Amino acid sequence: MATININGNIQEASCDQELAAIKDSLEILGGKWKLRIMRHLNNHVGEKNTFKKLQREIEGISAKMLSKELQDLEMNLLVSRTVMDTRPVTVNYSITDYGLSVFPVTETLVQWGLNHRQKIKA
Amino acid sequence: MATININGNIQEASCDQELAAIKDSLEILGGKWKLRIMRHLNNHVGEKNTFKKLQREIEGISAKMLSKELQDLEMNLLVSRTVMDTRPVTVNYSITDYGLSVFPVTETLVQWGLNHRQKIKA
DNA sequence: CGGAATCCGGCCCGATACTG
DNA sequence: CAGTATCGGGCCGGATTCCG
Repeated sequence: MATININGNIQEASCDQELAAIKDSLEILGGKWKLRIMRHLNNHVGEKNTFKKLQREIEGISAKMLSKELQDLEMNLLVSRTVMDTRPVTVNYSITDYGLSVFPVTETLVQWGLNHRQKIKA
Repeated sequence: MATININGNIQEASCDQELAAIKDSLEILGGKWKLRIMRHLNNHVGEKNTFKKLQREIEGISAKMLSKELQDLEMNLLVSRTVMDTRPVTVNYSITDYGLSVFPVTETLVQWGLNHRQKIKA
């Protein structure tokens, strides 16, 4: 099916798959808060990152957004959620090993973004 | 100014710059059409990529969005615009050398996205 | 042909109030 | 403490129409 090469049809076909993959990536990297949360968790690994602590330390985030974004990240296996049986209950969030895999990707975004800012202002 | 290291303040400070750089990158990679346009232009380099040809070949895009996105890309030096003095006038778009620099970045997004899809469905 | 102008719906996100 | 419910604004993007 991918053998017809007459007019560059192969590139167009694979292009769709690649665009879908990019979309998947951007859905996680693209929001306003997901990367902030991931980076914060990574900078505070080893601490008890409770919901309230995160809300205090991640400047400007509302409880609603923090809750929603943490659920998204957990569904994507990037963040783990642990209910501690304290009184009253606290919940501890931490980045997963798999979650660390986003940082090489974000690093390329950082480098390109920095370079682009130079390019544009020149 | 970045020497105060008591509570991890350095990471937080540089974090802001990096998040700004990421935001810059995502503003270009993030929209619905910019990457499709860039990739299409790259797959059809050497052809006369007129506005109408792009609108025909980039499936689903409206004139309004194509116009707007091309302007954005041109302002960011990623795409060049050439008015041909035909009658009636046609305009030719092509990707710039600098524009090619986005593809290494998108490639990391493709790889992570493909891997993530595997990870999630497992 | 290559746009610009306008209207409009959906969704992301913030503010506020409430629950177990 | 750890969320959920509700309301609403803003912006992205689609459909349509008009201009040089």
